Amino acid sequence: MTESAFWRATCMLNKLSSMSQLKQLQAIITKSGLHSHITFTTKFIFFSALSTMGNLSYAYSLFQQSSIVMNNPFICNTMLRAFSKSSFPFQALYIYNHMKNTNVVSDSFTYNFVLKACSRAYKFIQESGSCSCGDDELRVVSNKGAEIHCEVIKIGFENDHCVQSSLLYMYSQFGLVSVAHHLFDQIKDTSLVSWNIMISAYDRIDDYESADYLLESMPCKNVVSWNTLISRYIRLSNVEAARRVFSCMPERNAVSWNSMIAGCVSVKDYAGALELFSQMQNVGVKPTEVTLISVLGACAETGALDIGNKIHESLKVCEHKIEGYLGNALLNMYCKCGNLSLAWEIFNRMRMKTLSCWNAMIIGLAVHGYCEEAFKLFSEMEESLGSSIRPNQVTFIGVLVACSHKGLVDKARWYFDHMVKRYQISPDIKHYGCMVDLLSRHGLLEEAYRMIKTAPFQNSEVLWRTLLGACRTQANMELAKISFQQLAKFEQLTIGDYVLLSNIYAEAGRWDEVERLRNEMDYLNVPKEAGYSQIDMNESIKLS
DNA sequence: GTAGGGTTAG
Repeated sequence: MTESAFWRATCMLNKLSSMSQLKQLQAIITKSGLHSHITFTTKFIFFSALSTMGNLSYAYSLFQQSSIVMNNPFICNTMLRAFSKSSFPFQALYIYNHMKNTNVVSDSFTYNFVLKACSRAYKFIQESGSCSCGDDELRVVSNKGAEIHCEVIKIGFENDHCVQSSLLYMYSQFGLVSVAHHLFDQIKDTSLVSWNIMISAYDRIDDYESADYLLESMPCKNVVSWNTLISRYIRLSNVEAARRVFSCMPERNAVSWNSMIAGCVSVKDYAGALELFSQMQNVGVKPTEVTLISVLGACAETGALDIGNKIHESLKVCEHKIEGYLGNALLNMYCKCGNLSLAWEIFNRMRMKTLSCWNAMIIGLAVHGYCEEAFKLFSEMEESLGSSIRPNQVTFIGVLVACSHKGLVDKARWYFDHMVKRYQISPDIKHYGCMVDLLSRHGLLEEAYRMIKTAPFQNSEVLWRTLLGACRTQANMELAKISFQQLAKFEQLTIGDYVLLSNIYAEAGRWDEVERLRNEMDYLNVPKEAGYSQIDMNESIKLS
């Protein structure tokens, strides 16, 4: 090891600006025998884990290379920090356990990151929902959080401002807002951050009175306080009120824009979202990952492949990492816009895949008729159970849609059964929808009928409507009549329902019934739905 | 010899 080689490498290290450079530098220092120098490893891991050009799974593989690396407190904190804000917060908890088990020294940073990981893990379990094991998982995470809180007090970090904020945030994510408030009251000199956390905590449990009280009492407001207010209105689908706050607030940052864009997407105002996106760039606010995720969502829903492609290109140019939410948004956009080969490319390049990635790809393949590929991917997913990925209700929609596409009745029955027996997932209306559609289109009207009758839902009109549609193609007047009567029990019958039944009668030559239905329609004044379509023109969406 | 943190948006 020569000193000049060391300095040359250090100099290159400070100018590091892409993963390819990082790998080149790695090769150089390996040759010169400097590879065991912890300074280099630290920088490599830091860059890979946290840079926008990084690669988290690569960072993790570097982390695992030796016990010297794994027992370095700064490196552990770096991995903890990266996982805590990734789509894999559970990995952060593993790192924390590893630190405890091997006596790696923890500091206030460690607690800050691991508390954040608990908050995120809790949120992820909540959002994945609907599985019966979810409650146990939530309990495990909240116990872990409380345990770490005890540790914080024991070691004496409870007066650290950032740790305090992370604790407030964690308890408010757990839904324990009163616990958070109790801690807040005990803080001697509260920071603006802690006020903002409490306000959004009350907002999230819809206690606007308490939120507004805090908002009024706080010593001064900042852009985050205003953003919290924007997101309240967005959550209430009141985009106009959000817009008013947005235009009056003294200062706007990327989050303010992101909230407005996401708000438009959530009320399906995709053109509005794209308009805000271009305004944001015009006033010189740099889009963040979150901006792109929302905009890609708008592209996916409207088929604006051009804009989606442009975003992908710009990410490639600045070598931005494609993983997590962003990777999934791109994947989803390509699937929805029908470019399956680019979707595959994104999917295969993502080293650490979330459940949403698998689901988006399986559904993408299924709806575009690549059914064998969808089944194959599902099997791969089941075989990768060691990676803690397990199919959920959305995954089964994918395989059922694939069965439906190819008319594979037996296979669909098998998946339906498999979902309940192996994964304890109770089928929802969409799974029944797939089954009823498939069965009835294959002439198994009686079986479809029995299925709807035993379905545990109140709102099964969409199922009856599917059956009614199939009764027309199968010319089954008896079941058509039953379906129509069932439909009439729900809200107002649509024009489509009348047309279907009337066509069934017409085809059977029952003109008297056709006449009766027409009169009934006029008498009840059944609303007609205007048809519309969307086209992508000069990067904006037109309705026609 | 030396890095790094909490809130709002998905």
